[in-house]
Amino acid sequence: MDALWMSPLPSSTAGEDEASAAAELRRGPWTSEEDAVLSGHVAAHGEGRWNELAVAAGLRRTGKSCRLRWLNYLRPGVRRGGFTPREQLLILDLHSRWGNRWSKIASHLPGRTDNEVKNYWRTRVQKHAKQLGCDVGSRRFHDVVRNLWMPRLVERVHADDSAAAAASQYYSASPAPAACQNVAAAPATVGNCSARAPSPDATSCVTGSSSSSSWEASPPPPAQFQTSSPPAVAAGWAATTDQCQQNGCSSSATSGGDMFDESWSELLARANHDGAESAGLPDFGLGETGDNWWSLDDIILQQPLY
DNA sequence: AAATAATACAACCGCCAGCGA
DNA sequence: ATCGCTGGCGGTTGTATTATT
Repeated sequence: MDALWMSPLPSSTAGEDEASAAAELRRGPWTSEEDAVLSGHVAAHGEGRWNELAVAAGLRRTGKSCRLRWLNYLRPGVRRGGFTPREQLLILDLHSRWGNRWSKIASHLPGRTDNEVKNYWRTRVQKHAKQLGCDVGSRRFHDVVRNLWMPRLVERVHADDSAAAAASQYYSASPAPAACQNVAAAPATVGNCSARAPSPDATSCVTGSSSSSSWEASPPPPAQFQTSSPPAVAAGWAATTDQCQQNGCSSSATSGGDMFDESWSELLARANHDGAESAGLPDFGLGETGDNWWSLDDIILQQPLY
């Protein structure tokens, strides 16, 4: 697989030490052996000084590459797999506030990296914009997100909370499914996997050898994403669910990680047929970009997020 | 079953800011 | 003051995987 990418570049002739050293740098996917070396070295000596670390560990990688590999993949607690509806909601909301500040957004998603958030935005969100034939920064897309996508996510989160409540009662009397047992030690405040009913997300809650250390190191999620919704929030979600149904959203949750397996054109057609104005859908038109077009504050909570 | 397209994700690159010599 | 090093960040690319024809 890595024959092309991983093989060292052709070595230089004698007397070209610097060029030779540079030529021996490896690029491309990391091997499990390299991962083990890097993890072991970080465990023994700590993070930082990545250039020195790369040399000391005997890795033919740049310090930058080592740092990236550690932060995005090897670091204990890094979570992989599809984003939960909660996380998707949070990304949409925070992006509306901060734009492409991926690192800042990721800091509010425990275990997620800026790279993952960025990839999510580019693959999922921009895909939907493309389906709509508009730009992610356009007013049209912002309106769709605000009036269709986010309410649907809220609906899904609400459903998951209900399922979690039922599951927690069930699992209190029976062993947790294997997929979630490895995160049993994670604080219950993180609502993505713990105490949830089995779901596709459950299999990808936490990877890596350690599942607890960075949960503790990560910043806590916003209060409304920690445990079951407080009554006021739940009421807001219920109201939003009604709005969502008016908009024509299906009440059935999609099976995958993405909320919109259904085509945008169908959703829009249904929403507009049902009465776009009454449902809060504006007359769509391509508009200019702007900041903070939508927000969970407006759509759900009527109170500050943070 | 094979070919092709679409998607997801890992990794690299360039730029910039902070910091110490 | 400035120079070099380091780390952080956002953008982009390349590849593996999955879905579709």
